[in-house]
Amino acid sequence: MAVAEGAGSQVKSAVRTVELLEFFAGRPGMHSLAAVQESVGYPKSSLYMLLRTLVELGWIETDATGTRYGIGVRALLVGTSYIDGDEVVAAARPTLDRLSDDTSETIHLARLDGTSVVYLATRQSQHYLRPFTRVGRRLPAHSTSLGKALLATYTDEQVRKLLPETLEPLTEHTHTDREKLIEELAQIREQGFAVDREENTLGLRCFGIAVPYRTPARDAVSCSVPVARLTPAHEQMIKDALFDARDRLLLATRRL
Amino acid sequence: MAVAEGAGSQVKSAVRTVELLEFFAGRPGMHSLAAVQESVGYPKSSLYMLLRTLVELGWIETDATGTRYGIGVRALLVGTSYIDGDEVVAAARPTLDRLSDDTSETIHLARLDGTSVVYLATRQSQHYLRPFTRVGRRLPAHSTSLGKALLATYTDEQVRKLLPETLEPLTEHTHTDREKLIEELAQIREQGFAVDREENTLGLRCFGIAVPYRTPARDAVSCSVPVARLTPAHEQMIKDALFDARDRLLLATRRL
DNA sequence: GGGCTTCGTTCTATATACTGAACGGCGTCT
DNA sequence: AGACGCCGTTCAGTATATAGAACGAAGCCC
Repeated sequence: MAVAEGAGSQVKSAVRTVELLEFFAGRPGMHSLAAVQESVGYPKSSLYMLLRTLVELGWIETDATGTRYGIGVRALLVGTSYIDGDEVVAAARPTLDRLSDDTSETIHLARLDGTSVVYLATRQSQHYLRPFTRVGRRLPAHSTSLGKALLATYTDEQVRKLLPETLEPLTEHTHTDREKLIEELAQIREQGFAVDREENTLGLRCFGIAVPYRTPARDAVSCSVPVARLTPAHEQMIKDALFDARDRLLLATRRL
Repeated sequence: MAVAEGAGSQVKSAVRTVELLEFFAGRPGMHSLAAVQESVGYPKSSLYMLLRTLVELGWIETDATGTRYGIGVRALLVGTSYIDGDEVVAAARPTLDRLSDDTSETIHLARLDGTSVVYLATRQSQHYLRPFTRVGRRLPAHSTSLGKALLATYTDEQVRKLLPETLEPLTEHTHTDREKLIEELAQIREQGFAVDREENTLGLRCFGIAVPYRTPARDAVSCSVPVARLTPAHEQMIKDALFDARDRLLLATRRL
């Protein structure tokens, strides 16, 4: 899960601390010491001390017996603060509201982190049929319109370095070949936006556009529509609204 | 900020790691090494290694120069996973939706953590005039209806152990005397719900009720209303809806 | 019911992370 | 321009966290 960078001397306990937190985040629910040990591979005794420390600090919680561990409340505050402190998210707020009003569909603002995109802000569609989303959620870049729009601002060579040759499929429509994806990126650069045709979630088509306030781009906005509700006219309207939103966001972030 | 529990040997780097994360969470924006050092008090060189490690892992980010630090994207995922994995939050979803529909006001589900309450879920009022809220936000227990409803499920003696003698005022209406608060808690036990009369935010009155699926209670729901919109009839309707929501939540969480 | 496995916890030598001082680069003040 | 002060970075001795094994307590099988 976590990419261990091949860098020089790191503080071992710090690495383990965040790896542990990421482990618990990735597997909600309570886990025994042995189960955690199995997954992370640290010696039992070392793990034991670490867990005890984190429990005392409230970052990990135990059940009543004290032998099963899960993520703690303290972790919650830190995560959300990333959003609070981000100038781009703050500057994007009115644009996202506007985009949500214009399209009446679910809107996402996301950031590329490694090979994933992370949702930074969402505007939920008020329709009964709507995609499930949550700020902080991570999705593979190669299967989302957001990710593809962002990858298209990288050179082909950079993309080859970033992504593995074969990509993990999420639905039957996911493109799993990196070179095929790179061909698609060229097309995305031409038309200015990316489309996800049920590559990430069956029944959902997404339109994504990068916000190039820096190069390569870091953030993108998207609009997700259930295919059941999509008409050519609606699609055109969404694309227009996205281009408009992109321009507004560029303006709002030009000083960042 | 972080309450250093007086327990036995802890893993120093782990403690510092989460303390650092909490520092960055508490002060959004970028900070120089010296500024961080000033705040947390660790030796410069120790801090330097820790920061470098966390930057490599993506939990802390640097600006272009590499000398100013801020919270990183990686922290975001872990925080939100606490919500995702929580059975109470999951079970409460339909009840919160219903409460939001019934009252048309802002709804909160929160959990007591030390002397603070932490928002676990919110339903925003669709009115133009609405309180600012965010999941993960922490507020003092003594100044909120949520916190007071929860504290009322503790004994007076437990409350005395938990809270300091004088409480920090947030507005001119905040009760700052612990013994006065304890008197109010007795009244809350009688009537079954708590009220915050602009003690936390000027112009905002909140009604809170504990969900006693365990004793003492851990979670509470509240409804926040701008005083400008509050009439006796509206207030009665809100209280009824809260009692109803409490009963539903008890039912939904009886197996947890 | 006894022995066996499994799991959490404690113990102690050893590897290693921490610290305080020294270094070097940069901006600034006179 | 020169010197000072500030800040990030490196270095080496020492305090300390780590890891493997031993311990103790449940639960399980026969």
